[in-house]
Amino acid sequence: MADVAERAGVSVSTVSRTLRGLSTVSPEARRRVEQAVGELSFVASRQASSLVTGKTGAVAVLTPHLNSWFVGAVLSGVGHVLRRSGRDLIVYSVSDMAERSAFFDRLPARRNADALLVLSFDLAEEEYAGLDGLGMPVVYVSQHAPGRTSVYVDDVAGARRGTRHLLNLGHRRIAFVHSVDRSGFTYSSRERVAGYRQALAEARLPLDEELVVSTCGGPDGTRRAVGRLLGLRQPPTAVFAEADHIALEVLRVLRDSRIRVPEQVSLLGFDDQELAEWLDLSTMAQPAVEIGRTAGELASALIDGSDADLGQHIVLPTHLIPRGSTAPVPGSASGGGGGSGADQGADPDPGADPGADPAEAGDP
Amino acid sequence: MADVAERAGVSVSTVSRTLRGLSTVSPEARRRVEQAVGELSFVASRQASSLVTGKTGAVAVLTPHLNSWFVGAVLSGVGHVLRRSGRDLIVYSVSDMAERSAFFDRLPARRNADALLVLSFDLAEEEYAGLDGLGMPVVYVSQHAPGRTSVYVDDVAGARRGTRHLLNLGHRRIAFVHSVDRSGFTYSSRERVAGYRQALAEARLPLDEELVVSTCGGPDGTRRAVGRLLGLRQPPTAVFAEADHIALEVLRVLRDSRIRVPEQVSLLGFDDQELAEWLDLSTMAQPAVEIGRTAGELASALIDGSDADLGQHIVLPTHLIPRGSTAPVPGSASGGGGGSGADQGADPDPGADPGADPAEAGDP
DNA sequence: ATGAAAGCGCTAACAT
DNA sequence: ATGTTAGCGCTTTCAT
Repeated sequence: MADVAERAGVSVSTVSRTLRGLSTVSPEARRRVEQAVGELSFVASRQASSLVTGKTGAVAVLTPHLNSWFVGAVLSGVGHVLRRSGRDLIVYSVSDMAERSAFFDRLPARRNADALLVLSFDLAEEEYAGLDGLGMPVVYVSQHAPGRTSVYVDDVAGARRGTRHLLNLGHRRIAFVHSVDRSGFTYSSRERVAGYRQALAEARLPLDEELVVSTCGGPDGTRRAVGRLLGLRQPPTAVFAEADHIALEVLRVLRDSRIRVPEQVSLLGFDDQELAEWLDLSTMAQPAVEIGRTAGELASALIDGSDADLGQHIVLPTHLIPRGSTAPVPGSASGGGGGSGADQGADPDPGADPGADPAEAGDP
Repeated sequence: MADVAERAGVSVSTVSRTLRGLSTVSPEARRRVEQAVGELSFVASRQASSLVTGKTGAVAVLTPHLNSWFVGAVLSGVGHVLRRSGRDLIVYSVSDMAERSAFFDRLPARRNADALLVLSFDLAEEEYAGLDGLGMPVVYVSQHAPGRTSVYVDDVAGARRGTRHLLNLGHRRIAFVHSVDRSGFTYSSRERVAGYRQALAEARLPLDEELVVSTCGGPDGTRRAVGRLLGLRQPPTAVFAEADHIALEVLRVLRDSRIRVPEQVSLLGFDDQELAEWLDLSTMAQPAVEIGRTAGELASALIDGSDADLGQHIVLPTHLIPRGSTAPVPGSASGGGGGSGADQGADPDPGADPGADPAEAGDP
């Protein structure tokens, strides 16, 4: 920077002011500084300015892993926002318990970022406490953090909406398959089951506990879960899976059992990852990229000390994407044994108003 | 840091030395410093030390996007390695051209990393030049960068191995479905087709150009591609897809056409993402996490100025994962019309030696 | 509007 | 083995 100053024939202060766009620089000085900067292709060192301003120009994200559709999408959103505000994205992924406690012991983000985004973490009380004392804005993403800034989707409403979609197609025996938690995603699971129950209650349908089954994830677990459903005296005509990847497993088991989807059983997922489109799976879409974007914007606002209040919760909506895996219940008025098996089950409902739900049906 | 020094009753130098693990600290002093650090939960500021050491303690990754299986897996590997060496992971994802040129314009600004990993990028000559002049080690991941440090898998060998797997199962009409590029992944595509051709040539099988089809990705594109194959006077008995997600699309089309996999047509993918296991898809596994790990280690070595030579190319192997989607050709000696349709096509070949390939067959 | 000087928190000589 | 001191490259008073 001294070089630039010398070349431009001004002081470093003036160079600094010019570079930061302060107005108190004469046009002439500014011109000369800019020229010198260009000639030397000079760029100010972030570390040096952080040292005095206390801002690092980076936002950190803490995530339990990096290789899931959801995390990737959220990071996309975050990254996009940060790039626009000129901040760097630094990622801490802690997969096992050792790495996790190492992170919370040292909280390395402390001095190296201006804000922290915590992604899908089931935190212990003391971990919350550690983050509270971090001295920088923390935004909790895809999780409810009581009294702390959070961004997440309305899982209850989403599951309710999805269940209503199936109800509107005439289904009365609707199963729900959820996964037992392994890695902190448990919260959504609970919420989604709750939404499912609410929808049934609203439809004045008795809740049959046998229709709610859990899988531990692997193909075998799901095979057992679905087996349990198919073994019921009154098996379900529709299955609502907690997540798309579980829906996929359910789909495989159904196919192996020679049960056609959606002709015999409708299948609904939750997430809308690429998978769902590839499989023509109806699903409740979760706006993962937008979650990331929102969280990133919130973090930026908090860093800039704007009026964004800490502790606010931003709840994003899900929306139904009807595809070919859901269709009217077999033997219903509208749909018989459809043609090639694809592109059935259109659902015209915009899904805005939870109360006034128009009748839904397969395409005529 | 001064606080820590005072509390421990030593000088800042001693604290600094302790924190950096230098040996010239007495056990007693070290103990007191560590206690003080713990009590104050002190973390050294990276910016301050960078300012004097010139090392930022971070590695940057440049990626075209964040939401693919492959990128997630690679980042996992990179992250894991970096964590162990105490470095931060900075992610720059540049999805569109505007962001891309912005990144390369401001390159010098990226003085806040000690090394750069470039992931799956098809770079222009001037972009290479920019990176060359960056003044920090650059590792190219999942791409061949002539004369520059690169880490990638042997796509040719992988595709050859996969094709041989199908040949060994008795298939003679083997189709290859590749995707037309949209986002820089074109290189692998070309290599994989080449491997496929080599294997056919080695088996002294004539190459039927009609068996090599391309899809632009969407379900429709794939439908057309597969339709073309099925319409041949002599349709293929096996399909090798360039990637798992394409294999999935092919699978859907085949199912829609009431063609059973693997009984009527064998299907082989490439990647081994989660999808493949879920679908019981045979595939050529690409060690994505290990690619990341290797690249991360290489970057670390380069930063530490070790003897790792710049410009070296590390080529990682792929390996065959036979699952239920590949089986002996219909009407062959060994396999008739297997049971439930799952878990067929075991392939005992370790796949080490390209020359001496033992006969392969479905399970007896 | 501009410059001089005093740090920001750390590390790297150089003492001791 | 430990303390002292002089910067690293910038921003920020405080003068002018």
